[in-house]
Amino acid sequence: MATIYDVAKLAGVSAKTVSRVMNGEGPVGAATREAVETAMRDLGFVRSNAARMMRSQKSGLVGLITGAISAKNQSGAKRGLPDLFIVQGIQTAMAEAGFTLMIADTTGRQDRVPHLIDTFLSHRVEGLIYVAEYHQEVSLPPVPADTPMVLVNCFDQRGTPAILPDDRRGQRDLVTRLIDAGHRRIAYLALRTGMVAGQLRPAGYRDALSAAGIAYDPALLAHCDFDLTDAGPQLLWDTISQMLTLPEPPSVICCGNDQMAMLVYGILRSMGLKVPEQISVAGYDNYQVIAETLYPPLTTVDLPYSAMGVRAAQRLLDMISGTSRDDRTATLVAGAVHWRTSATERRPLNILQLKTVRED
Amino acid sequence: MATIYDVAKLAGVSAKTVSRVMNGEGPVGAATREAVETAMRDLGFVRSNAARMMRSQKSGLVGLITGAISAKNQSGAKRGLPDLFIVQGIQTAMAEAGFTLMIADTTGRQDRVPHLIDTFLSHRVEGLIYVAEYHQEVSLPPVPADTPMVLVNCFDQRGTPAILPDDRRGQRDLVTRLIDAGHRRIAYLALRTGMVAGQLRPAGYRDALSAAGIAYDPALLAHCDFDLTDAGPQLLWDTISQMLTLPEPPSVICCGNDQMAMLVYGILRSMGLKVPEQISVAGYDNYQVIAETLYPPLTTVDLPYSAMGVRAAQRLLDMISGTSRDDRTATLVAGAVHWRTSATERRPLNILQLKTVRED
DNA sequence: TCTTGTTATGACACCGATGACATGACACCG
DNA sequence: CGGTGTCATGTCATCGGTGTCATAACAAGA
Repeated sequence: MATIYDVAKLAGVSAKTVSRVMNGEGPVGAATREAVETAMRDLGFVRSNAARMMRSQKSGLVGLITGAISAKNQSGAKRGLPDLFIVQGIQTAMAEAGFTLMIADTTGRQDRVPHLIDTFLSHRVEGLIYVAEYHQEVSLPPVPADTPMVLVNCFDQRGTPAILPDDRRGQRDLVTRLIDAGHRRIAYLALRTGMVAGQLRPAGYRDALSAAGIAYDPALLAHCDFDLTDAGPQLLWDTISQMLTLPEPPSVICCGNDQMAMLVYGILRSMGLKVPEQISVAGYDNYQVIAETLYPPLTTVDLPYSAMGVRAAQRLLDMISGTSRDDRTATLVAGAVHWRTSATERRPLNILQLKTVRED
Repeated sequence: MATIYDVAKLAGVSAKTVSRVMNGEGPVGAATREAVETAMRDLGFVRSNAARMMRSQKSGLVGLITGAISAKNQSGAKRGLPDLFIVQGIQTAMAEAGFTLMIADTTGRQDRVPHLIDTFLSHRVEGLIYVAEYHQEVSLPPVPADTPMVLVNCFDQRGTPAILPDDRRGQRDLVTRLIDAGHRRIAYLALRTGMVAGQLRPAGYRDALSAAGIAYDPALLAHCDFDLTDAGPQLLWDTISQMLTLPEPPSVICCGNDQMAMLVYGILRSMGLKVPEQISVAGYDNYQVIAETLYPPLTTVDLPYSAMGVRAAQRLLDMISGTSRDDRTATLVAGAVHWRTSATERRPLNILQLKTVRED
C-alpha cells in the first residue's frame, strides 16, 4: 500500500506537504495541491491510521462491548433481539462525531470481558461502552481511570455513568392510559422478579393504580417465568384461567413484555376469547416484529433502545471531550405508549361522549 | 499510557527485552522475565497496537460492513432482525482466530459504503466482509485487489466470493417433509418476486412437488407483499379465503417467512379455523422469537445465518492466509427443517401404520 | 533600500513497537 | 587453551505519518 512518501515523490513535493494537503492544514499552493491530489488518486493512497495515531495520540476509536449479539440463540435465553437498537443508536451518533466503533461480543462469556477491554485499550480507544442485553446489574473489571466509560441498559455498584430505560414510568404511563380508556380491573403478568424489569414494571403498574385511586388487588398480579421451555405456556394458561374465574375478572391483561403477549394471544384464543372484543391485551417493549405483526396489533410501550444508544454516545463524547468528566449518575430514558387495537377504549375520551356513557 | 520504555526502565532492562517477554520470543532469563512482568503489571502497561502494526504490517483487523443493524426500524422495512446472527457467527469465528472485528453500519445509506471502506483501509484491515440484510444482489464500489473480500447474504456481478442461504433447497426440504406427512394440497404464499427469496423458495416448492409427482396447481401459489402497512393483511386475507374456497382447498399453507405466518395465524383464527386441527401452517426462517413463541409453535426452516457467518469468516481467513485466493464462487448453506406442531402429520410414518392408513 | 510580514515549502525528529544484527558470557569439545 | 555454539541481552534502524522549526521567495511598509 502506498505511503505519503510515494505520493510525495510522484507529486515532486515533500512528505510534509502531502500531509498538509490531506489535513487541509497550512497554506498550500493551488498547483501543488492539485499535483498531490492527483498523485494520491493515481496511487490509490489511503493514509495509515496507525502511523497518524502514533504521533497525534488520538485514535478516533470507541470500543463497544456487548453480549447483545451472542446472547440471542443461547438455549433458555430466547429473549428478544431489539437490544441491538442500542448498538445502532450508538453507531449512528458515533459515526456522526467522526469516531469509528469497534464492537466486541462477549460470546456469552462474561470472563472474556477483561480480555476484550485489553484489546480495545491496545487500540487506544478513547472511550468504552458496555451494553447489556437486558436491564440488569453488572460488575465489570476495573478500567484505567483516564478511559471514559458508559454503561447502557445496566448499572454497577461503583456508580459508573449509566443509561437506563425508565421501566417504572413506562409501565405507569401504559396503565394510566388503560385507566383513561375505562379499564378498572387490570391484570398484570410480570416477568420473574429476578429481572430488574420484573420489579420496576410492576411498581409502575401499582403507581398508576394508586394515582387513579384504584385499589391494588394481589389476585391480579402474578410473576410468570414464561421463558421456561415447556412449563412456561402451561404456567401462563393456569394463571390466566385463574384470573378469569375471579368474581370480578380483568378486562385487560398487561404482559411483562411483547413476547409474553404473543403467547397470551394464543392462549386466550384457545380459550375461545376474542382479542380485544372480549378481553384486551397489552405488552411492553414495542418489539416491532411482534407488536405490529400480531393480529390485532399490540398496544405496548417503547423500550427506547435507539434513543438510549444515542444518549450513551453523547454522554461518552462529552466525557471524552472533557465537557463532563466525573458525573456518576444514571440517565433514565422513558418510552412512549403505543396505543394499538389490542386494547379497547371502554370509555370515550371527550366529555360529550362521557356524558352518554354515564347515562348507560 | 505507559510504553515499553517505561517498563524497560522500571525493570532495568532494554526495550527489546520487554518486547521479547511480551511476545514470548527468543530466550529470556527467568529472573528478567519476572522483573519485566512485574513492571508491566505495576504500570498497567498495554501495548500499542498502532506501533506494533507499523512494523509488522499486520493489523489483526477485519472490517465488517452491514446495513443489518440500521435497516431495522426504517419505516416500511419491518423485516426481522435475525440477520444479526450472521454478524454473531462472524464475530465468534474471528475472535477465535485472533482477529478483531470493526463493524460499520451503512445507516441505510448505500452511498456511504465507499467512505466506510476507506475508513477500514486506513486501519489497514486484512479483509472485508459485506453483510446484506436479506438475500439480494448488490453492487459495491471497487476494493483494492490485494484486500480479500467476502459477501454474505448477497452476491454481485463480479463474482466476489459469496456465502448464500440455499433458499431453494430449504423450501424443497420443507415441502417434501409436508408431503411425507401426508399433505397433498399445499398452498404457498410467497414473498414478492422482487426479492431473491421470493423466487428461489417457490422454485424449491415446485421442485418438491414434481419430485413427488404432484401436479403444480397455480391456484395454490400466490405472491403477497404482506409488508404493505395497511393493504398487506387484507391482501393476505383475500388470497387465503380464495384458496380455501377452491374445490380442493389446501390442507397446509406455507408462508414466505415466519412473520407472514404469524399474520396468517391471526387471519385463520379470525376466520374461525383452528391451527393445526383444521389447517396446517408453515413458515420460513426459523425466526425463534416468532417460531417458538407462537401458539402452536411454528413448523419452519432454518435460515442458517449463524452458520453462514462462520463460513464467511472461515473463507475470509483462508483468503487472508493465502490458502485460497482467487476462487470466485458462491457457497450455498442449507438450513434444516424444524418440525413443530403447527403442521399435522396426516399420515403416520412407519410402515405398520401406513398399512392401516391404506385400508381407510 | 532595508526591514518586516506573509506565503509556501522543506528538513528533521519523534511517536512505540519490532526486525536485523551485534555483543558478551559461558559451556563444551577436541 | 583456542575454537565454536548457545544463551541472554543490547543497539539501532525502521514502519508512516505529523509537530516543530527553518528557510526561501516575494510583497508591503518605513
